[in-house]
Amino acid sequence: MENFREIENKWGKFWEEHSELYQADNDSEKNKKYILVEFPYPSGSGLHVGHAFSFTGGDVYARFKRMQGENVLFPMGWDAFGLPTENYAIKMKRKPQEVTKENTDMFRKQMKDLAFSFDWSREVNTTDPSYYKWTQWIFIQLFNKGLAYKKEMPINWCPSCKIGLANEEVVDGKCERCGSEVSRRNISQWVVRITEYADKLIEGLEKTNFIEKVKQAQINWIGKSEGAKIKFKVKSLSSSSSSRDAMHGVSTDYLEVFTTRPDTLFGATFMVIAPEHELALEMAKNNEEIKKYISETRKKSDLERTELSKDKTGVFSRLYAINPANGKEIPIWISDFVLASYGTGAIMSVPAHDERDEEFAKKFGLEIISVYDEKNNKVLNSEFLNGLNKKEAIKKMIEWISEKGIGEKTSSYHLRDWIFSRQHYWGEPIPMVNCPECGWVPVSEEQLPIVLPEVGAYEPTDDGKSPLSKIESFVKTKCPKCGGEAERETDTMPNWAGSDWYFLRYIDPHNDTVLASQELMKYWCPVDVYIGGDEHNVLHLLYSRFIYKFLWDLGVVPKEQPEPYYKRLSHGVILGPDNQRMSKSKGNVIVPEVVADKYGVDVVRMYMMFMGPFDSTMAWNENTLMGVKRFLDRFEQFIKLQINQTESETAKNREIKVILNKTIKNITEMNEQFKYNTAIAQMMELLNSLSGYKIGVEDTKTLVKLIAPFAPYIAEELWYKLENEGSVHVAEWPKTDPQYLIEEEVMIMIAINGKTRSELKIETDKIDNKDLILDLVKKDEKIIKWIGTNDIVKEIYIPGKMVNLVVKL
RNA sequence: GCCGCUGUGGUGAAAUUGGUAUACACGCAAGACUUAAAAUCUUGUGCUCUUAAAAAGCGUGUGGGUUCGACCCCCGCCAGCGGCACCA
Repeated sequence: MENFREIENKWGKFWEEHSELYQADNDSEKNKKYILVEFPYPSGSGLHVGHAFSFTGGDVYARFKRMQGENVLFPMGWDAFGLPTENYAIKMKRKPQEVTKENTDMFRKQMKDLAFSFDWSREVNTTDPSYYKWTQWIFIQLFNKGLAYKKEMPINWCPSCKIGLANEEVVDGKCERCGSEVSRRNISQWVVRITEYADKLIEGLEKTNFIEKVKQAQINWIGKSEGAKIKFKVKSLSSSSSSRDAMHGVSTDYLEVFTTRPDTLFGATFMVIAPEHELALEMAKNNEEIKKYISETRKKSDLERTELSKDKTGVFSRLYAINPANGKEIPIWISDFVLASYGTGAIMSVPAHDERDEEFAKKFGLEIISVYDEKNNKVLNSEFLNGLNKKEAIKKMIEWISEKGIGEKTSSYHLRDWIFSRQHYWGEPIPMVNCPECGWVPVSEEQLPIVLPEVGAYEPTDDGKSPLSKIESFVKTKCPKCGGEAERETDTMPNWAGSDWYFLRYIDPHNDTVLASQELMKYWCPVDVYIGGDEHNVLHLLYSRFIYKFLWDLGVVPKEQPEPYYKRLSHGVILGPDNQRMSKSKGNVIVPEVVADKYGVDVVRMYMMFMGPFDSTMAWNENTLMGVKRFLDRFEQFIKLQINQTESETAKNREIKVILNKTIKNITEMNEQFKYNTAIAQMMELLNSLSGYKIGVEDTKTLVKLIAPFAPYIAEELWYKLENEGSVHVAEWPKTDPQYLIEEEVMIMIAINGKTRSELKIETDKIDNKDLILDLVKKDEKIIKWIGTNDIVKEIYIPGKMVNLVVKL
């Protein structure tokens, strides 16, 4: 009986007409619950299984919470700026605006078909000028607080296509389009000082309820390490080299390093600087070998460069530094394992106590001096540090360098400032104006939004600039400060910019005067549960927390809530039937729409929730899906048999009542913890126990309610047959009857030396009587046989659970 | 390389978080219904030994440890997966 299409059409229409069912109330006496799922990038290929899985997980929870009587905010929107749409637009010669409209329309329809109970009155779209007005406004606040600045930063550059490439477009160091070698090229970019918030972002985690692995991922990404900055004097430089170093703000007379081990300074026998370091570039001017090495480096990614297993490469810079501890002259080398983007772009090398330094020293024949007696953890060969342990030595050395004025205690972070510029069309224009008189000036807030103009061609220009730079009417403007002739910034923002704060806009999506009203944010913040993928646990989540914390410092968001998300849940990946990641090239892509057409939406939803734990990786398996279909068919048939049955065979059947009440209790707890797979297993067991009985109207309604969050169409249809009005999705969640949660008897396992050998059934009120139970155990025939003539050495009783007899054999 | 995760039957998985290992489901086998097939229903199903049953032994990637008792905690190893800043 393939009647699911009919039911889906009927109730889909009904929910559309009764949109108030799923609307969040801004003014309610109920408890609020803000449930957020990551909004999708609306790609042209439509909603994929990963979306369907994630959103179903959120939807089940939202439906469950509504039935529990909470005021649920469960919104949806579109993270619609981005490279794929831009590339598609270039290829098809179409407007990204139009493509986006088509894609979001398709996604919305697919989501409605899958019965996601989103509050569509709050839909947002990051490409909507009334939305990105506030994304631009946030940027201006960052600039005004000194947290956005211009800096030369490398991009991937294809010399043949003459355009900048995203990392994803670089495959094996080659341009994805034409196959030529990609190199690095420095261009001036907007950078946001997220490092300023590094400590706050670590500390703030304490106020959240993220799962441990997410907290750990964030802490590791920020990567705080304590140590010291030390200056080394550079010897025998030509006169021209005392120029200021633009990258590091220090004179090249000195080389500054960060080290976590200042205690090993006496063992520093050479230094290594990054090939991008100012000093390296300076020396390359008159040296072909160095020049060649630097250009080789440009072809490598950071990942390749820092790989420990690879052979170290390097070139001598022809310069020496003075080790401030002992006055020794030590050579300065250039090597790509040192990154310009981390620390100061220079390190002191202590080959005796660092693996990478040791490898490098051995390869290039550099001196190795041991400064630790490893056995006794005592310093050697280090004058005033000799005999100290590591902790004492670090402290003493920091004191010494501070006194001498050559260094200080400091922290270093793995986290780098955030490159905020993209030389692309399809993004938020950065609302800045470059004035020859005043420098960089933000657009005045009344002029926001700076609307993305429509252009003829979306390709980046061949000098690496955004296509916006070709539109004279956009570029030419007046300086907001002095009114003189000036030029607009033509770079756009990264995707993260729009997705940083979208959860705030859902709260007050149509507000024209502020990004969201304080009052409403006070009510709805923080997000109670944020569901998304593992892949966003670091970048998106960190950027978003950073922007929220920045807005908090500005007083834009409520003082009471220093963190945006209370709980973060990351769902697993769904692999193809071949256990491989789904991809078009592998031909293993499952399209939820197609499966739903075949088996019905309820089956697909329930199967996805049943296939495994919500947070683990699982492979799609259509055989197992059939099991869910069978269950739903049996469930439907069972309920239909109950309709119009006024009497109940089970009203006085305690065993059945206990099973029913335990199931309600378990499912309620499991839903709360997103353990949907076991919640569904509970439903299956319940149906197995009840089949064949007439259970009466009230218990029948309970069953329909329990299944409603998972199978909303079938549940609504059955509810209508039972009630003739209303919607099961706002019906009250079943409650348990305490008298049926008490077991009258329990089974106690009996083990000998930890191995189960027998069992004992006993009334619940006797479980605390240890003597009685041990007595009964010793009368058990199997146990008598097992013990034989051996001695019982120890008797352990875990009340209500088990007895373990330790027997000397 | 760095960081993180995972490893349980033929398969997806469960285990009240240190107390009956394999719930629920798939698959498979046998049977019922049917002219037949599909669907549906019933029964069985970790492995070894056994005609069968009973009994016993083995069993949560691997080697050790802690414990009366370990899938769970600790140490080492092996295998697989994910992220690594311009895909989002």
